[in-house]
Amino acid sequence: MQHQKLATIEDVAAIAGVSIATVSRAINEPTKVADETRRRVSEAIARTGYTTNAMARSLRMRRSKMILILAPDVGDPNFSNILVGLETEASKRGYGVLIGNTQNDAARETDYLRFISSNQADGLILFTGHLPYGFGSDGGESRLPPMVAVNEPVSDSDVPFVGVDNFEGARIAAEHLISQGHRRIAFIGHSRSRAVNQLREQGYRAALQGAGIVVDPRLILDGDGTTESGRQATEHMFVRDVLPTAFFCVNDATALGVIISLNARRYDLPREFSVMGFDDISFASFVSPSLTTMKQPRLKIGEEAMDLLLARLEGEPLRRKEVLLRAELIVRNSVGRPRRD
Amino acid sequence: MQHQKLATIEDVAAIAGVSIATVSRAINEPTKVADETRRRVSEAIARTGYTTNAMARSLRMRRSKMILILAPDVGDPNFSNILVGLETEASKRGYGVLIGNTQNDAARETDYLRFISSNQADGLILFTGHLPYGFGSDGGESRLPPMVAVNEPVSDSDVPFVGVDNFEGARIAAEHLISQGHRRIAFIGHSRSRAVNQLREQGYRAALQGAGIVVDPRLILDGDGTTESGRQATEHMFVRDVLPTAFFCVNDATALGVIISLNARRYDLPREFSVMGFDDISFASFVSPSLTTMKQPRLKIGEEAMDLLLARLEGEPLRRKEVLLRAELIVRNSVGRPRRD
DNA sequence: ACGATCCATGAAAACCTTTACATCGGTCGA
DNA sequence: TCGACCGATGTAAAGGTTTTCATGGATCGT
Repeated sequence: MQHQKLATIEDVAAIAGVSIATVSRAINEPTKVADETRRRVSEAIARTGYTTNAMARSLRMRRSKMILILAPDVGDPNFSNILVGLETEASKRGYGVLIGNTQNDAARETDYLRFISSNQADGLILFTGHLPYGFGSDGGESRLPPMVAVNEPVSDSDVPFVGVDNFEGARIAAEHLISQGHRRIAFIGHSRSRAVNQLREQGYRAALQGAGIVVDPRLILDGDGTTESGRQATEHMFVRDVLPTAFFCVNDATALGVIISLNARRYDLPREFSVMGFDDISFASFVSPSLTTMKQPRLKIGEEAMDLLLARLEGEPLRRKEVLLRAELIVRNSVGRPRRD
Repeated sequence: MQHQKLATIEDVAAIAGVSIATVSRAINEPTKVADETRRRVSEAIARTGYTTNAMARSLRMRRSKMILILAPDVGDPNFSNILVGLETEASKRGYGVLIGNTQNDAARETDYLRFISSNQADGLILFTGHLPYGFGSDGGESRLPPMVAVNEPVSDSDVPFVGVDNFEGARIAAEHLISQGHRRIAFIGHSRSRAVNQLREQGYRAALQGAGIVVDPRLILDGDGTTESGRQATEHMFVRDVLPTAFFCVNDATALGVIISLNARRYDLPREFSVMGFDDISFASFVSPSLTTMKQPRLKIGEEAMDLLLARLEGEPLRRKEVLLRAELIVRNSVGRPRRD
């Protein structure tokens, strides 16, 4: 009962009174077939409800028109919005999108490559920040398909990356704080290892320097980008009693930690302290006070990444190795003018 | 340069010194081939790095081992968590997962069916709440593949549904409020058309009835489940000056509206009013006060739905037409004991 | 010792396209 | 008028599997 046998190209050919080759051409290269013939074929297709069998086509053409998306956590809120962009662009160009949730598990990552090596996918979008395990190193033979990284660049490789311009975004954010009158601005989220954190810190420094403010190293605090790290950094600050008027956080999760900490200490935000985030994740508008932050153009990132990948797949030479999109300042209620003291 | 020609089953056969039929059997039905032969084949496979070409296999087998997921909005936070479950279970059973973002656009929906009619997907998961446009009604011939609905049942159809037990969950939620001492409990989100709202309202009514509380119709307010509707209902309540001690909201989005409205009126929550949500969407823990709510077992819903679908695909008769999973009470800070007045 | 049975394997068909090459009638140019 | 070319179409191969059916040798029971 599964499928009542579907119409094939032969059925269409028989009805239209032509050969299967002509049917194929009528579909794929309409100019190469006479008007009258094309008409008859169209009619036959309509009558049979024919759809070309994608498997047969892929087998013959050696391309599946499918893109595999490898992500460590599909549940990540950051993921879904980029996914919409990826999917939209792919669909627009006749490609399908396959999801691979790796959970940072090497075995699962390797497993997903079966889609590549079995010709089920033509290209790869990487959210993982590294080349898939089990390729290159492992088999050795199986070559990697065209790839584009998103969310996190792939270190030590020439995989093109599409993402937000962290340096510029951070600079804009910090400039916004400065424009509100802040001069003692903390940076929460210093990191030796995370490239994203470093870029954002550089943007912060550039903004301060541009305004003639000298950076106070006691206002630069470590953080790994988690909510907990934001909380800890804030507590640390109060213990040392070197206080800023504004907190520039490496991301929204960190900012949340800062806000929680400040709220717990019964400070009135943003009157007593300003907090600025980065990312504009979904809860940013729900915290109290709602978070002023830099919005990542996630939809656009997805579209751009897919566009880049498909262009490569269709033979265009690689345009750019890195596409950086501008983050947008979203003004909400967590930033105000510093009070005079 | 695309793919340096991959090893085929023939290459393996040649190296192992057997026919391709034997190689195929060695892979798919190992018991049917002699130990020694199997060993030789395995070795040849290892040496060539052979992977079976999924396209050829699908073509021959007439099944792709792919599941298409049709969702109106892939960016919806509700979506991604269910997706993880779907994906996990599918992957465990050797299936792949294809994403179709329809944006409630009939044309896109129809478009995605090409994956079905071209044999690129064997089954369908529906987030949309209705049968895909352009099938059944339209072509007439093309039959629908096995399907399972999730998130929203498909009305007027026999598509099996996997979801949360709304009635039972709402009853538990309302009972929690009652156990805290509330007796004047409002229900925000009455709806003539939405099945989910109705079930939750019934659960609410059942709990009140069970506790011998008579439902005050003035405390039942309309709402379509949006944040704005929650805000409006609350304002409406204050205008009419018939006040509850607790608000039971049809979902978290509505609860957020209620909280915003109460916060704006400078009430101290949960001392003066309690608010209960339903769903446990991601921001629920970030609002202030953090929201006490019923958690949908989203991961489990995804797994269960995929399991049901794959079972059908593999020929098992349909087990159940509806699978309802229990929601879990998550106690946070938006519910307290009513103050005495 | 011989027919029946069984097990391991091989040959070939089928799955449905796309496309290189061949064919055929007609048109154009000289 | 004839050869060259052209445009429309058909023939057949190729793409890589799975699976039915056939084959041949070994084993078993009597």
